[in-house]
Amino acid sequence: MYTVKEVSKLLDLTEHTVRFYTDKGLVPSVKRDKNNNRLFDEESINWLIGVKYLKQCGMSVEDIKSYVDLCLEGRSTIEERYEIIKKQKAIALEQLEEAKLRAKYMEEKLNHYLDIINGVISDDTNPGEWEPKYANTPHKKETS
Amino acid sequence: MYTVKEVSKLLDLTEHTVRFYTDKGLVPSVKRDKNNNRLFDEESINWLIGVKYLKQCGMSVEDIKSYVDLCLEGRSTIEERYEIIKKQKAIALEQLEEAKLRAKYMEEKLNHYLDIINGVISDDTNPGEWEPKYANTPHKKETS
DNA sequence: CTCTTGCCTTCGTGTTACCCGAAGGTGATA
DNA sequence: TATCACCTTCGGGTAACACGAAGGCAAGAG
Repeated sequence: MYTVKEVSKLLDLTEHTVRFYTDKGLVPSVKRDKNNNRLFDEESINWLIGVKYLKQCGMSVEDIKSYVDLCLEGRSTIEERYEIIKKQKAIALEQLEEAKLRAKYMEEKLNHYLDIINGVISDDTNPGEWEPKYANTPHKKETS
Repeated sequence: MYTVKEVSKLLDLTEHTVRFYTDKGLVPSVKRDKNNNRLFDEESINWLIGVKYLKQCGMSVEDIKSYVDLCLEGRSTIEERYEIIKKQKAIALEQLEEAKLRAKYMEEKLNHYLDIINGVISDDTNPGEWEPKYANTPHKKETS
């Protein structure tokens, strides 16, 4: 059994956020001890991991709450849940592509700065600021 | 030369956001036409792309503004800018790893739902909700 | 036994990064 | 000339926390 603090370290969320999520009903299995402290078991942690990922996909707390409620209703809502996860999976894949571009951009920019520092190139390609060329690549929204 | 609307489509930002960024001084090269409309050239778009990526790395608008100001000061601030981008690159790489885990999670969850729908497995592994096991993998903050 | 430490609680306001809609100007087209 | 379609500024609203205050409970120190 884990406390708020332990869980927050485990999942790299702030304690505020963990309390916020539990208060909003996103972690239905969370219990309280005799002093009213939140207590997380493995199941609660699994819920929280799911919540964290759904949130990173850009779902609002409200929508995640609806999804959690669907889960609690059991088997009869499976198709609906399937559609939700299908959509979030598509978003996750878009985010993955965007993350690759972002990492590549930062790397190229860093190399450019290195070249300037090492005097490999002069700075006069810079009317304002040089940028790697990504205008033609897709720029999908990071719905976070 | 592009209008706010065109730029917003090109970079997949809302028009509100594009105006917000320009008003905050994050796109120093943006001009106005005789009717006071914002006008973006290639340089402005490059700035905006950079701003977008830095923001996705979790930088605040305020910090991005500071960085832009450093850029405008020219060569003398190159080491400082180097350190900033180095840090953001590290963050971008963490985000990339996290994005992979997230996509994998969604895929496994979707497959699990498919198994239930197809009757391959019964739903009774589900006291609350089944989750793929990721508790032991690192859970870094998505500073977005 | 009391005191301090440290964790937890609730509550309520503050902050960031927008979102949204109102009110209005401009300029090309019908 | 009227209607679009676009732009502008402005001001208030919102989501998801962040933060701090005020206080409860328990365990160890002296």
